[in-house]
Amino acid sequence: MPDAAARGSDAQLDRAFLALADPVRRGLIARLSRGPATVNELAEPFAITKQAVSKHIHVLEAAGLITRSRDGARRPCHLAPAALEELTAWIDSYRLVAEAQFRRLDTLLAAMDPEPRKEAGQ
Amino acid sequence: MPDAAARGSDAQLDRAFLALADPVRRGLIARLSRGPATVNELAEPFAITKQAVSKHIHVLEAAGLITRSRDGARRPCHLAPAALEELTAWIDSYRLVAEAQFRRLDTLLAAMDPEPRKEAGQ
DNA sequence: TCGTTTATCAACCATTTTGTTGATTACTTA
DNA sequence: TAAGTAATCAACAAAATGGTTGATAAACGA
Repeated sequence: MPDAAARGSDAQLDRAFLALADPVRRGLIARLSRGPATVNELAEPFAITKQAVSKHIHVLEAAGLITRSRDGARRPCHLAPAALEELTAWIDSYRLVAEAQFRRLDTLLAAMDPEPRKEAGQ
Repeated sequence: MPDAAARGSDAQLDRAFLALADPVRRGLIARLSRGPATVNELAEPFAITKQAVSKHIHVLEAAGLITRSRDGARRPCHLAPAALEELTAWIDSYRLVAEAQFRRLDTLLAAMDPEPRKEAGQ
């Protein structure tokens, strides 16, 4: 039997996917992909308070998607591409298996019956 | 200026990433990557009621990550690899930009100062 | 030191999410 | 038709999420 991580019971994956499930946080990711930025800089485009943005940043940091550094009174945020790569690796590990399944099924059906069967699903 | 989707304000992305931010739903995805299954089959490994699993399946379906079909009284679930591919595409679009930034910065710093600078962040 | 900038902490509220139990619908089979 | 199986609907409770306002801490600059 696969271990907990292989079955998907990883709290860090919970945090990372949850962090991406919000348009504000995805906007922060998009901005940070072009370089580091402070909370005030990140908050500027959004119609919410700086405190709310600060909370979003903590969600991203707890998920490991960003890191903070110190520059005087400023605490710039930096994207952590390695964490993003882990997410695509998780998704792709199942996507590729499923696509291989579909290819095998297509091949089998074509060999058994050249007539396309109608499936009740949409 | 990029449009709403490019900035990440896409409700479908919200649903898809939120759908993956739960260990039960990731377990369902993992199982479905090996082939279709019914609600009862999917519910068996989990210590929650069948109704709760049914709700999780609706979350995955609303996110476009799975589809349903009809087979008599059974309604099997099928993974939708194309939707998973869209998620990896979104993540990679920003990851790759950030990694290119880092490579440019590394090159610049190496050219300016061979001595590695200490950054206050972790 | 004093004022300003940067950012967080704390308390609170509305909404959403996740689970339960019990009833109901849809389909199959005897 | 009647019984059994597959799955959902409905109502409810507990917990988490996302936002606000107001107060506070930490570092800089004159």
